[in-house]
Amino acid sequence: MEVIDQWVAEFILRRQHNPRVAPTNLISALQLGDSSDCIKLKVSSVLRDISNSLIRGTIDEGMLDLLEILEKLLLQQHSLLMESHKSAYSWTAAECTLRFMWPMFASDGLFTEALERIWTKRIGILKESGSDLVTHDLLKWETDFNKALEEHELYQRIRETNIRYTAISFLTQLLKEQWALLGSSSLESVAQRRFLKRKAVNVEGDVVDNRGDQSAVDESTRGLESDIVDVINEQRGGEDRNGNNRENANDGEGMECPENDGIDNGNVADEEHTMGAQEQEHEPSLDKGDKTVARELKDYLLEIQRHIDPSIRRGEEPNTAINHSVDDVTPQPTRVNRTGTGGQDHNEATDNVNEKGSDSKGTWSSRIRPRLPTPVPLNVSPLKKGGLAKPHVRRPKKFWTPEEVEALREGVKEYGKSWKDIKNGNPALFAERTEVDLKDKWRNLVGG
DNA sequence: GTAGGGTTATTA
DNA sequence: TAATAACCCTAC
Repeated sequence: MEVIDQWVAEFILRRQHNPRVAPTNLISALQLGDSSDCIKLKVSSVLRDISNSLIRGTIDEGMLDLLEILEKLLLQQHSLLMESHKSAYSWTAAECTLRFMWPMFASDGLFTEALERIWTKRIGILKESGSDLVTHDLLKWETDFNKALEEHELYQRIRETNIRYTAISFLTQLLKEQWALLGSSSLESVAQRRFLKRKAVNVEGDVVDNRGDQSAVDESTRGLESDIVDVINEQRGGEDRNGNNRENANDGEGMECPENDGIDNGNVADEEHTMGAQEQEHEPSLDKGDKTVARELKDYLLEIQRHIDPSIRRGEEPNTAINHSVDDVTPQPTRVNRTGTGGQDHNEATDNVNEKGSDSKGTWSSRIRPRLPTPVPLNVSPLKKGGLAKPHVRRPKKFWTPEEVEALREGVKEYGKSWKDIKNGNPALFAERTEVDLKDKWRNLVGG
């Protein structure tokens, strides 16, 4: 099961867009080791965290943590640090400092504290460790910030610079390059090969599908034999996937960035839709063993999702879809995740209607979009009533830490009195606070 | 989801 | 007993 662990984790990490589910939860749930594949998974996890932060628009010192962790992981892989990584770090550090330059004068104290925390301590440690993140650019920023302490004009100039935009650009570039380096996930590679294999068989058997891309079919036909060998090798031990990645990069599939997912694979999935009925009637392409593996894989995936998101109900029939046709290991968990974590109180009949969309023939067959367990509606937030369902039981009093207060101040500065956004902007720190808590604390702080 | 009034516990 | 902090309830 270890290989499947890695495949599923890798797949979820690359495809999920739901910031509610922290990739680190998934990684800790799977208890990964330090093998090459596991390090790749950890890299995926960090990239997903960075991506989620960008989606939330959060560029804070947590981002610096992630970039530092990423550097360590890449070192373990003996990979060279990319320029985009170094630049992203410099500009993110600058942006983190700029956040504390909102007062008109450097003497306010916030700026001094930020300089101490970010540049003296954090980057000081980086310098001592000989990190490649310490670049000429970074040192230039350090010099400028230190000068800005003394020179009001420079302070004002930096203060008005749009550092954030550049930081986001470099972070985005870093993500793109790193995802491309990782190539397709194992599950996607297998799904793509399986699809191309079927298509190739169709072409050879004069069941020509002119709607598809003929060159892709030719390509797949040429690479079919070696692909199958690769798949078998992967299934045996998940080793040496570099060759696959290069190959995928050549045909364009491997360059897929998860931020754009749903494009390349969406095409694959669409193509599969058009073939679905035909396959089911004339081409029972999977043997019993394949079906068992596919079913187990989906069960296991749902189990993991329950692990990281308890709102997914246990005991639903996750295999309903699979029972109709189980030859599907195409990228579906994204959809599972999006709908499965909604926490909406709706019945299954509604789910099915939605899944089929406006197409009464059900083009989005349940084979492509597995039926999802409807989350159990919570009668009470886990934060309320101290986790107890009983009424009139107060939560234990938990005093606010300085970090929480500081994050709240920052949040109000950034989002205004949008307590939900502030909470979502720092989900880890505010995990045990409700939006009302944030509002109440702010009321205390401003003396309202 | 948010605002505002109310309640409870703690401290001076 | 008043002030304060954290939490709760309810209307919008």
